[in-house]
Amino acid sequence: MAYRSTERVKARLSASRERIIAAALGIMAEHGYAGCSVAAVAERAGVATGSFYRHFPTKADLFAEVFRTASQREVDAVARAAALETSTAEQMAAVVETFSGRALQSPRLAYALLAEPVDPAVDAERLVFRRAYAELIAGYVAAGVASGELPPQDPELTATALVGALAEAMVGPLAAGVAGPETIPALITFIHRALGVSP
Amino acid sequence: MAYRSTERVKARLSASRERIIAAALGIMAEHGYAGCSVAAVAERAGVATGSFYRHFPTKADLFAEVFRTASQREVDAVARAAALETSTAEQMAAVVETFSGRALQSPRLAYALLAEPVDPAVDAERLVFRRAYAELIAGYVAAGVASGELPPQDPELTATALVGALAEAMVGPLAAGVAGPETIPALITFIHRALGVSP
DNA sequence: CCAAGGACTGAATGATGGTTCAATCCTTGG
DNA sequence: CCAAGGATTGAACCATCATTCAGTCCTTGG
Repeated sequence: MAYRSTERVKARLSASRERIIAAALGIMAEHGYAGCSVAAVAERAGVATGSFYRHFPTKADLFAEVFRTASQREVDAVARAAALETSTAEQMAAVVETFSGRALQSPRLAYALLAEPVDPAVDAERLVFRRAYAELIAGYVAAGVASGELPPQDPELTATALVGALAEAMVGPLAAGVAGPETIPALITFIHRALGVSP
Repeated sequence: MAYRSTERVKARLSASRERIIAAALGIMAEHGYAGCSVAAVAERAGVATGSFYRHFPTKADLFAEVFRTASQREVDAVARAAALETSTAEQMAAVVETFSGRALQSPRLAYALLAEPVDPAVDAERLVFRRAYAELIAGYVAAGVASGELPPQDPELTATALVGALAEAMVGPLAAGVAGPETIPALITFIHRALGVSP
């Protein structure tokens, strides 16, 4: 026995893996999923295309992970912003502002995560993303109903519908590159009304 | 000059074209967009794959037309149902019931039209579909605002958000194959609240 | 320094499926 | 019935990438 991969090598492998993920995210943010060929990702990560397969069994596996990571980051940011508020109305306003603000900050990435045509296998990960948002929102809605701030309703259905509303309302502005200044306040008003927040 | 295509031939060509569109729609309804290779569509239409290209310059052109046609049929059905009602609240209830009812009747087709991964060129047609719904709804919302049945709001934004909410709320049930019996009434309640219909 | 064996390379492979085209069949006006 | 020329065929073509692999480079323990 003359060679046995050691810590140093393992660290380098792990660094390559991270670079590949970062490269995929970078290309997505610049050119969308469409620009993410394995060759392009590998080149940007500084590895040969063949080496890519030392780290991920298939391209779909990489992008499942990329979507999961990026989505989690978004959901976490939204959750963190909402957690600073106390009333359901304020929490939901924070959700909308954070979600929309971040999406408009990285429109190409947001479009890829939300709506760009992707592999069916990667698309499945998108459902997870949307469900994560829905569950976050459902928690706030349920709390609002329990406290009496909101009228009785099915928090799951409300949350799902609101996620759809948010995503749909952002697709237009994301394609255009900008949102009118009144879009986000109007969206907050809409969502408050949809929740039954008393005016 | 010895051959000049005549009415009879033109009619046959046009019939082939229609059969191709119908075949594409049929395969979409049975196996989704994923099952729609040019070869499969041509075979079902009873023409050779090569003949397909006498009728459409590319596959994307066919499906743009298929999506446009199918979408228009859906929008028309929804518009017809809503036109029978008088108040905005009833009109919107008709929209939700018709939209959801038809989607659940042909879940595979509805999924393909709404959410299945497709060519980017075909995906663009989907935006048209959603915008058509949004415009239909925006008309009703604007009328409701004008008559005072609804509080002041931007009909376009409300309509866009509602289309997103409707679509998102249907994707789960479409994947599952059925919707719980309370889903549609709950969705109507949600949408009434979102519009500001007074209870 | 050495031999073992894992890591790395990138050109070749292969699968998919849209698109083309040379050959053939039909239709038409004469 | 004929010649002209459009319609039809479906097998071949081709472009695109994801994936593989034989050869090479590096790292390791001795």
